[in-house]
Amino acid sequence: MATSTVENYLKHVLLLSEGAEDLIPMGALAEALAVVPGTVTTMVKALADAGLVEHRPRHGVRLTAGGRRVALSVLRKHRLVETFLVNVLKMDWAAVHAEAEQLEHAISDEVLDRLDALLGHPTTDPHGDPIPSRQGKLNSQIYPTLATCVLDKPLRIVRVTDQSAEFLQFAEQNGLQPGTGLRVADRNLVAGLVTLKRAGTRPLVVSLAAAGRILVEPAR
Amino acid sequence: MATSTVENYLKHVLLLSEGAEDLIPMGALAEALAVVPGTVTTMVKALADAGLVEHRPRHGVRLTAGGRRVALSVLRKHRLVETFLVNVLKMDWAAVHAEAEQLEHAISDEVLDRLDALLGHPTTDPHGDPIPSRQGKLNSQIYPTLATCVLDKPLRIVRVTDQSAEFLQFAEQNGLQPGTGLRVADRNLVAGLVTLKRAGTRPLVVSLAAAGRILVEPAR
DNA sequence: TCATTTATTTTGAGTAGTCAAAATAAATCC
DNA sequence: GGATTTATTTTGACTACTCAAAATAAATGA
Repeated sequence: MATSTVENYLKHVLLLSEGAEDLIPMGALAEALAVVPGTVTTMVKALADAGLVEHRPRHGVRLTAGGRRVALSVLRKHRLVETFLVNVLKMDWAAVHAEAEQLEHAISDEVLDRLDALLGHPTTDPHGDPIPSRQGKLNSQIYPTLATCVLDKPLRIVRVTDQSAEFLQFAEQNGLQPGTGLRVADRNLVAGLVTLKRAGTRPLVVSLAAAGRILVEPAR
Repeated sequence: MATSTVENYLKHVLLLSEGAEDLIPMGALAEALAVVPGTVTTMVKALADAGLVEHRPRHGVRLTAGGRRVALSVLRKHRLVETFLVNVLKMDWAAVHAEAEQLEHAISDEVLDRLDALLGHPTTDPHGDPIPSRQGKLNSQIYPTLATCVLDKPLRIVRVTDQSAEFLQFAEQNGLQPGTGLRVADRNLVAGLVTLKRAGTRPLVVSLAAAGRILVEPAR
């Protein structure tokens, strides 16, 4: 069995390769794991020996098929646990990420399957992040964000791609959660500001950076 | 925060001091934790330095008030998790001990409180083991066992004090679970056998050792 | 192209936990 | 009361991480 350190390394390589290049720079991984770069070099060499990643020295890491299998399983646990904590235990969606970070390494496949059934086999977690299937299939559809989408068309939020409690609290307070309908009334690239309009509320101005973390699809 | 190794040491000291002497021999602790005695000596000295146990060299260990607090919290997590796994996820009571061994170290107090509420603040787990209260109170009532109780009186099983999956499976198959009504029809100390009688079933013969792990109270 | 900046790797050392096996102390047994 | 058994402790070594800081390689820039 992989230790929880190993599981974390693999999970973060997977998360970093979402959308982006498939060769992850060591520094990016070090930052994501909150360890110094030298530690990542050492660990990645060990993971490569174990056949879980491919290491291109001075360039970066990439998951092998085996490593990806492990990473997807951890991610599935993380996201199903988050869903359980919000849907069943009614916890705040801003708090569940930290909880799931621990539980994802302690939960067995048996428990996970039952949790999955209890929750009705959800396909996304409370933040809209896709839950990998039992077979390791991950829906990685590309959505526009509030920073890139069309103006003045009705939209629906599908995903909030920021795990920090502060951002999620901010989003919740302003009704910016998956399912919410809204439109982008204005976007000022120079000022770096986006103006959002939700039916029945006053316009909300957020930074371009924040808007870029909220994924949407055309409503209706 | 205590590591999960530390939590395990403290939990097992607590479990071993249930009923028995309060000074736990190092060998007994080593056996319970499945490590060699030398390891326990080393670890116990570290725990003593941290103020979690009192170490009487060449005699044994005992929990300090602080150590007992931690141990009770871990035990509460373990038993509430077991209850959740059986009552909500409908898992087999023989399988949940191993699962809870992992989860007890990963679950936060916040999640635990919500789980406790969801389960209706149970006072015992599916094996009848008492669940320590949030305040750290542990019901340690003494019950007779099927090896020591009166003969031919109606009894009710209150607790099965064996965590091994094999024993629990055996008990389940023979209806020997908390709540079951039965009586001891015969007890042969020489042969080491106890004959049990449950309404509507044929008599069941079990060893004295097995009988000693099943706690009962007078029925009605 | 040569110097500088930036990313990565190496080296040496530390922490938490473990085991095997030798040393020691305590208990038990003639 | 000395010899033996049994429990515990000590010693030295190993694994799986981790960091700080020096060394190296690659990229950038004048």
